[in-house]
Amino acid sequence: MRSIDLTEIRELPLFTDMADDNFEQLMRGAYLQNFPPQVELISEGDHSDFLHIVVEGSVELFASWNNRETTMATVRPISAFILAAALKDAPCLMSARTLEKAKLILLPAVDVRAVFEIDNSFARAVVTELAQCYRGVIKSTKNLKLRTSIERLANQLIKLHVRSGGLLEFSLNVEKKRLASYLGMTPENLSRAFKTLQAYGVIIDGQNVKLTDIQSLKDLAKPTALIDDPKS
Amino acid sequence: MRSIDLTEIRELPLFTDMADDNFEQLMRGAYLQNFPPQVELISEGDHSDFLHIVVEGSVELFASWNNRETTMATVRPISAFILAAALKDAPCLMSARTLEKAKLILLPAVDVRAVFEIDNSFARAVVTELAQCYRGVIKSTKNLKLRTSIERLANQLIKLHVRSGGLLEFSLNVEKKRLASYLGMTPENLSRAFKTLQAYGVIIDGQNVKLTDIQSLKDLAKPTALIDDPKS
DNA sequence: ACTTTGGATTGATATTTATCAACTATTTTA
DNA sequence: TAAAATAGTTGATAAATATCAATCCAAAGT
Repeated sequence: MRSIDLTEIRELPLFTDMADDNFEQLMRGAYLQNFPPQVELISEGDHSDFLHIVVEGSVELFASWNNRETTMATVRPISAFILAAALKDAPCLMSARTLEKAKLILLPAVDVRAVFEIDNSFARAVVTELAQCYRGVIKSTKNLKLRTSIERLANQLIKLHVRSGGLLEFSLNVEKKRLASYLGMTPENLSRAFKTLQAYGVIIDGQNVKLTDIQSLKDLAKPTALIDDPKS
Repeated sequence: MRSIDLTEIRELPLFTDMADDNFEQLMRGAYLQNFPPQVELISEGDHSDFLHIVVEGSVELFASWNNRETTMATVRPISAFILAAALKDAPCLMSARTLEKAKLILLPAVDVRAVFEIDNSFARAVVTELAQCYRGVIKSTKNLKLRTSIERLANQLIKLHVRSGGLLEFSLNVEKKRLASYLGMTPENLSRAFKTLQAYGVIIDGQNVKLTDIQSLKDLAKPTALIDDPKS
């Protein structure tokens, strides 16, 4: 599907090093699609036929069991998701839904696998991407197992602060109930955790956060690169 | 280091498809080492100089933060660990210690990276391995976030039952305190969880487990391929 | 502008899980 | 083999977290 601005996609780490004609082949079968909010793009257990790339908007990855549901991640532009399942042609372990109006590129998984077989640079880029994802989930497991919910929240705020470029005021950028689920707690618990963090200089107004005493928040949160650094 | 029996290693999925001379090159720099129990092989944060392969015995991967510690996985023969860190030359996110007397092959990470660059089959095998690891951790996160500790224990017992080939009597094969930590609970809590499971036909004697009512245990555990199947 | 809907907060309570301490059983070691 | 160390269990209690219900608030739709 022509008419997509592919330059941004081309510059994704996953695709930068691959041969031009392989990139062409991959994009020939691509769909650009607009979705309204709250559309379930993938259901857990599906064999997804596409590698998904979020171009605009945001997508929630979540998982369910026994009528319980938990947010696993929020995917924002520009990044791919369900790479592992698409490559291995395995059932997706997570569901995906749009959180807001979103624009996605869908790359047929068969094409991705075909190019993966012939393009060695792409294969190596996939390793880098998967290694990053793997390490990300390991960090997240450590976060869950080693920290209380208040500590997780404190570290999440510091992470957002760093991501904002060091601003003392920034937005959560997600609904609180999703943040709660992501952090492994209930909305009620999150609400109380925010109250507890007032004593550490955290001021909440809707999704807006102000940090008035970073040092005391850090003393509580004890962030470490081995859990909280998205790179590394 | 010659004198290692390399046939088993050669048959690891990671190495089966790679060119003979590349495998040779990789093994030329390999060390075969014996370790006593309770030796810390890797400390979290280290830049490991070796890809580790467990040939005999078992190794615990664990992580620490703020004086707390949690078991992340137990590695048994024959499998590799810290592949992601070795490939990316990144700091290890987990520590590793021998649980019992163990025999390991240490492959210099520089060699692994060098062969990764030139051997395309190896690069693709690494993708398969990392995808498997990634999906494993995702399942583990779902397990942690969606289930109570009793449900996790029940599913763990069913997993061991399946792994044993369907036997109704099998061994935990780990100390209970490590199982507890792996499942994200305290030893006291595990002890009580076992007691609770008596009502579901679970009989514990030391590390020996007997299941007398699989059906009721399954009704409680509700195992699903998307969390509990090690393949898939 | 009003109503509806769903998110967020708060209080009361229940459940789950952790902690602490005492004790028992098992292993290890001298 | 005895002593010491460590693992495991049990009971009592505390802390963390979830649930339920009521209410408040804000966004979305009519």
